[in-house]
Amino acid sequence: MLEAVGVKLRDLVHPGKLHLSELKGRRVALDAYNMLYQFLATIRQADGHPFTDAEGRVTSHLVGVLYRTASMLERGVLPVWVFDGKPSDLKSSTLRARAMVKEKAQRAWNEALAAGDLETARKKAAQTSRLTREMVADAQAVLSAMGTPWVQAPSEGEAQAAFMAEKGDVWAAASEDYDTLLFGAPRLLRGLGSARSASRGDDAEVEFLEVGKVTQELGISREELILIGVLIGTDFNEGVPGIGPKKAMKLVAEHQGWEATLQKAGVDPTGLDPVRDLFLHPATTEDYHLQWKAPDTAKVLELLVTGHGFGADRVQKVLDRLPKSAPSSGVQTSLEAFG
DNA sequence: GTGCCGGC
DNA sequence: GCCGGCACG
Repeated sequence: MLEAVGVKLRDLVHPGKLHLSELKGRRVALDAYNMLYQFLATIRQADGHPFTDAEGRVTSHLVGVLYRTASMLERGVLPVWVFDGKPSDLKSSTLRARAMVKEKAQRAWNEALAAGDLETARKKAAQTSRLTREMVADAQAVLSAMGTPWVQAPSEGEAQAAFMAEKGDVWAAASEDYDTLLFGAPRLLRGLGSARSASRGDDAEVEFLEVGKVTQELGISREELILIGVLIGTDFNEGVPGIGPKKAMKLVAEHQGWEATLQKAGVDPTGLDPVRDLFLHPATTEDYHLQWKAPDTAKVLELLVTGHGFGADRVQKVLDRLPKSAPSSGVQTSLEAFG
């Protein structure tokens, strides 16, 4: 995707592939903000403007939520969307940097529009995506109406998704960010979105990473994987100038431990202890109930059609595709039977 | 993101 | 049938 955020582990890991059909009957925790930002970046008009309703409120993310949730349920996959809570203080400089990138992209978007360069306009517009509280609340309301559970993470959604996967409440976490592995997710799915062929009925493939295999292949522990992340840089620390994935791996492979490795890399280790602690012991909650219910058709139509001007027959068609066997809450012959 | 239409 | 490209909100 365009916005490469999180730790850059791509050059070190060798992801496997998984057919979507292999996810059938399995619960998957979706990094909601990660998905919503992807929708906002992708679901735009030619000039870069996102979809909006008659009141000018952005709806692109709702299009994504509707179709993504429906297509997963239709395939027998049980999605649970995990939303970010309050970001860690350690993330503030990353967030500031992202805000600046957005402002710069906004200016470039305006310039490209003025110049009539639609291709650049759309590209730059994709980088300006913002999520408001109202947009998040809208997405959550649609999910609830669809009978699909969502979880409010205390802080990082990825950390919460990783926790749920570790506990076995879900089979895997889905995010484009490798940070999810540092947070201890045993299984990570990437590229859930880039499966265009999926919509043509194919059994598309997604990237599949197991933290156990990653560490085994690299011959390191999970803490050493975190150390690699810290050396390269994560959303929670800057990283060491001049050290990329290769050099970080080389340093860590000497197995000298956290302090000695960081010292050798020329940084003060003590300042980075909070980053390690964040990855090893992130804020999580057990306050969630995973239950997949039959969609409340009238509610979905009210939210999207009445509330946001979606085409009624379009939404109805999506609803018609959803598994109908899903009963109301508490009944055991539910979609629970799939998972 | 995904459906759908119309061209081959 | 398959595939590119537009439409959707």
